[in-house]
Amino acid sequence: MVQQVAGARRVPLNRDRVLHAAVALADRVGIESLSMRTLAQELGVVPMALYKHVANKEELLDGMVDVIVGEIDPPETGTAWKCAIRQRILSARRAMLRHPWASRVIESRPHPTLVVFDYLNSVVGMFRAGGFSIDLTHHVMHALGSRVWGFTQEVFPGPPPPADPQQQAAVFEELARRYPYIAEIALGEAHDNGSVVGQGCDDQFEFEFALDLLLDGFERLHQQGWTSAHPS
Amino acid sequence: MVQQVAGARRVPLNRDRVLHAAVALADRVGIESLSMRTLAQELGVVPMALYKHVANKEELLDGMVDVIVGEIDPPETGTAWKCAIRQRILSARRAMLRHPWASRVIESRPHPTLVVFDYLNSVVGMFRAGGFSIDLTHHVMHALGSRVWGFTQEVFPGPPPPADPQQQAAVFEELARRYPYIAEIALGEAHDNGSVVGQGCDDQFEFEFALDLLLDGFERLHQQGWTSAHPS
DNA sequence: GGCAGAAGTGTACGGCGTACACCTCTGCGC
DNA sequence: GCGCAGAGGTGTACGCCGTACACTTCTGCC
Repeated sequence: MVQQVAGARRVPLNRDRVLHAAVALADRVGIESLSMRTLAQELGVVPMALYKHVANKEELLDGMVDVIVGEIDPPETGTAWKCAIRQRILSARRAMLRHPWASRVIESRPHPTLVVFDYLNSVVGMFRAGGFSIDLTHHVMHALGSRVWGFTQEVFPGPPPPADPQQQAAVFEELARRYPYIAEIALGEAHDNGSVVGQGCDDQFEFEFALDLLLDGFERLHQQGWTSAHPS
Repeated sequence: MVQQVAGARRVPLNRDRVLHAAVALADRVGIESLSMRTLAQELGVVPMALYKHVANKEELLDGMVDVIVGEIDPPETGTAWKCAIRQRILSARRAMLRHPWASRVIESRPHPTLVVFDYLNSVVGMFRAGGFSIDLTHHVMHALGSRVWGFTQEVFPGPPPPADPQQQAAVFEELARRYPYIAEIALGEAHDNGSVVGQGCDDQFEFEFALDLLLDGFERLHQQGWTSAHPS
């Protein structure tokens, strides 16, 4: 598909084109269908050609993460720390929503890249600029965990909803009997959106709920002059 | 190795033995070296024999998760919700520490098993028994996220520490120059433990710090009679 | 015009999950 | 004791994967 018509010179590959093609392909067919072979085909090239631009698949994945991290807005300056960090993380979240596979890939990387370090470093810097101690900043970054990237692993990944409505009702009854507490929650949802089995939490709300809970907690500790030497 | 001496009848495989052998093998050689082939070899059996007991590798992984979830202590009764949940989650954490691969496998499962549902249901029940509204319980479970399982994804997975101390110093200088804020934190650590590059956060402390921050936040919202209709 | 190095190719290997046809062993009804 | 069904275990084979290695081809420079 990249193959030029006869006579025209093919534009040569480079690392950047490989990375962006990989991101686009993952967006289109899912990360599990992204292989060196499918990516090569996408680029109109033989699989081994890719290895002239990335060392191996691991490095390809690292590079894809870098592309996505590059989509996160830079920090707003002149804004209060809490708001600035909130905005930044919500920007990261938008990037993750654009590339649903990205969170899984980020989780899977054994070592951070320089670009990843840059992002983390700048988030740390935002807390420090807000007057947080080194000590508190450290623990607060850990508490944020993967939420700095704008995602949370879902605890209710949800069972596959059967298409057949009658079967769906049966599943729901089984659920209600075995898992009354989970059913309660699912029902609470249903109350709002009319669906029988929840299947529709408002992910954005959940994310912001937890994020704000954490940020509020951080603020409280900061105001109290918390240090790890004198916990709580 | 399971092969009996000649004459003695081989004890037949069953799903449970397959699952426990898989857990033990993953503990020993790491999850990335666990394949249907290596597991079969471990059991003294041909790879295809496993398929008589698990439908496929996905189901094997699900079953392994079930084994680990089975190691989590049952809820203490007659204890205040906060303490009971804290204990339960720390018990889950101990299970994860015994099987370092388990968190990655849990994250990777696309659908919860019945055993997983049982655990989640009982944790939800502990909040409800503590007087939490359905609404608040719902959001609080999301906020907990993967922490119900006793783990957090590390945000600082740490660069590969070069063995050579001189090289290590060079890496550290580079780190300090490019990532001053991260270096600060690493240095703060170093102050305590004498190592040049931190590399040693107290994971248990970080986990409990974040967990308690969340539980305290939950408690506050509960006491305030928080509902999603009237946020904050 | 010739040449070095970069870019792209072709072939091949070992590993993976697993479909499918087969054998073998075990317990049960007669 | 005999025969048979079905469960448990086997062997072969397929198509995918990442990628090593040796090669051709193309490009820009002297």
